[in-house]
Amino acid sequence: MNLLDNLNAQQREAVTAPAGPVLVLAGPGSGKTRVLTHRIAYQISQLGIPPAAIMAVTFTNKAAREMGNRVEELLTNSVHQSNMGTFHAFSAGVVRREANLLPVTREFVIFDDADQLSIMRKILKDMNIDPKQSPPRRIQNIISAAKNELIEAPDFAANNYFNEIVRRVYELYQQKLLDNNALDFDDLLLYAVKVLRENQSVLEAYRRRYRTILVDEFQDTNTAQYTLLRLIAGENPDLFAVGDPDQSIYRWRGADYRNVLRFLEDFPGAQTILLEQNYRSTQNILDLGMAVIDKHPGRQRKALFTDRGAGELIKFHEAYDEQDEANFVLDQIQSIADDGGYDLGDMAVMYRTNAQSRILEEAFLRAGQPYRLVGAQRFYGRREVKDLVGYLRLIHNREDQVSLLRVINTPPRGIGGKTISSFLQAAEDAHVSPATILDQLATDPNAALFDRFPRRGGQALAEFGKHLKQWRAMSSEIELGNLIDRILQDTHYHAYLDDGSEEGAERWENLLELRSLAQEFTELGMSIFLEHIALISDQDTLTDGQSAPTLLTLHAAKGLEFPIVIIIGLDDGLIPHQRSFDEPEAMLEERRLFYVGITRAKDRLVLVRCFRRRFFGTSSTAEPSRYLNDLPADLLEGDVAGILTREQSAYNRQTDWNLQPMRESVESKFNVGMRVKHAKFGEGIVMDSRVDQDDEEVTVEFEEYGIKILAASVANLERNGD
DNA sequence: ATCACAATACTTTTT
DNA sequence: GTATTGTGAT
Repeated sequence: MNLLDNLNAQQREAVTAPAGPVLVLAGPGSGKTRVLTHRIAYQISQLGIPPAAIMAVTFTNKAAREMGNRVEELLTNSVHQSNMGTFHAFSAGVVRREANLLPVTREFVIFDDADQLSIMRKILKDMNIDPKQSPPRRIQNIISAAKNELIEAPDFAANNYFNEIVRRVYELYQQKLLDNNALDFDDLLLYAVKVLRENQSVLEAYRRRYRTILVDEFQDTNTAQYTLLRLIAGENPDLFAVGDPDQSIYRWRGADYRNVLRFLEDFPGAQTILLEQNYRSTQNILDLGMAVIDKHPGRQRKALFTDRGAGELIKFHEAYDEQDEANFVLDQIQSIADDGGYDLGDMAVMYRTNAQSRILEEAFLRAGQPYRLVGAQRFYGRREVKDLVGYLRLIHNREDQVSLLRVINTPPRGIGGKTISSFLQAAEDAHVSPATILDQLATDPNAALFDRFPRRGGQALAEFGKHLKQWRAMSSEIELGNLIDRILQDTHYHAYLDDGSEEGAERWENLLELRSLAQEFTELGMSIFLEHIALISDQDTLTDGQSAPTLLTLHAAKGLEFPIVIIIGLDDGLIPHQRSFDEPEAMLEERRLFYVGITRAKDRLVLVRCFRRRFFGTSSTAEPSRYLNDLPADLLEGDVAGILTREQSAYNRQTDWNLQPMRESVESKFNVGMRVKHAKFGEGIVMDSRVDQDDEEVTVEFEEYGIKILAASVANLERNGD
């Protein structure tokens, strides 16, 4: 069988295009990834290029794996997947191989979001910067953006007071990372570029090695990634990039769809191939998508077409609130499965923010409906998992202070705040790293150092240091899984978790799962294992198996397709998100994001919004998404009349309160004037009380503490009988 | 030093 | 609703 058989003429042209830069611009569902994987397979089989000569990079681990799998399917002989990966994974490899040219050792660890934030907070504290005025998150984002533009601390333009602060924090932050022998995500790219730029011989080695380069999701590359490509590609590259500017949704991460234009400028001889035929969606879905994206100014209009026929109308539904929304989703899933003959695994529910998944999950759980959840700290963000990974990281890289502080007293071993601060002070005074102090305490029971600590604290530190030493010695001798067993045993971690609750048992299960994952890395070693954990996105924690609907964010949906797609939360403030309101470029991205969501659907699309929505903890009426106004009415069915403004909502037009779904409402327990008693605030008088959804909010004037607003479910408030 | 409870502060999207 | 911090009791 010819591997080009299932491509059309246009796609075939792209795949067999002669060596030289090629840019494939294609609409959704035009088989971009398919073209890309065929191109890889074609290069390998027809041109006799060894897999190692191909560098194929994309955005997510999942896409990378899929790319590898598909190529493997196409070719009978299996392909080394080491050549397929994400930019970050590729860069991590470069940094590790060339560590001797960089200010880290090969044992460096990758700091995740939480790690970064924790050192950022510490720096702000040390510098006496008010975290209220300069939020650590915001500074971190600015530094991240700078790194993605390849701007290092000394070159950071301090053009105003705030940026001057950022510049100083940036410097310290970078120093701190290196002190920890650590890099953040952005550093992986930055340092890979640095080492290639500054070392001609290294660069040439990579250029010789990777003669063919392929990029997926090209519209989402940032400056660092594009620079990396250009460096390795050289002057006259066999470079093949695939992308769609309409689907650029990572601008906030430094991605710049203008790299598409830069590509054409940098490589004037490049061929551009446009793919407009869509093989995924029905014409109705495509038309709806185009109605949304055509309102996007300054883009090249694409006339997407399909020969799949019009298909079903797009269903729109207005739910009362998010509970009702979740129930509607369940309903739809059930009825489409029953009537439409679809498999539950064919369906996806998409939303703008991860927080929206919770309500869905609860509803699914209640209904006994299994689901697959993509994204959001599902596994690796768990406390117990982070603890164990912290131990491993610390064993692997003794300078990792973030991990050290995380595990030094977890489980509690008598090393409290006081002991820790004198411990860190001791390290600072002696101008050595905390790891060295710990070593000294562990080795020499009579060290003068002990005088600096409370007796018990010093002993506990020494104990901990001894364990660490042992584990380190073992780590090169025994298998990763056994090392984990040993750590868990020595720390009595099971006992620490086991509080008899279901949650404790669940946490222990998670650790066992991590252990079995570690087992798979026995051959590859701890270094690769830790890198894998850092770079993996939770996309990969998606537990396959039985067919169940998938829940995921619109961002996570990129590159995927499902026969049935339900997009929820079509309210202003969510889609588009409130945080984008005052930034025109960000608003455009929201529109593209909605477009991406729409075009994931093959057969049927359902759009849902809520009349009421709980935004922080309080519920209020929501305005329908402004994008709903762009949808042609003749493509829609359902509660179409309610989509214009909140005044037109069915829940408003009818003053029939029975429309509100039945719910368990709490009885008001407190009345105005009632005397009450609070555990802390003492006695007081109820000034006001109102029942909001499932809780009662009581305003009390206390005799000594003044007026407080309390939630009856949380506060320990009692009626004072007399 | 540790725990339990309660008040507070914070929520976009991800490698 | 959830994560983090703060406080008082043991």
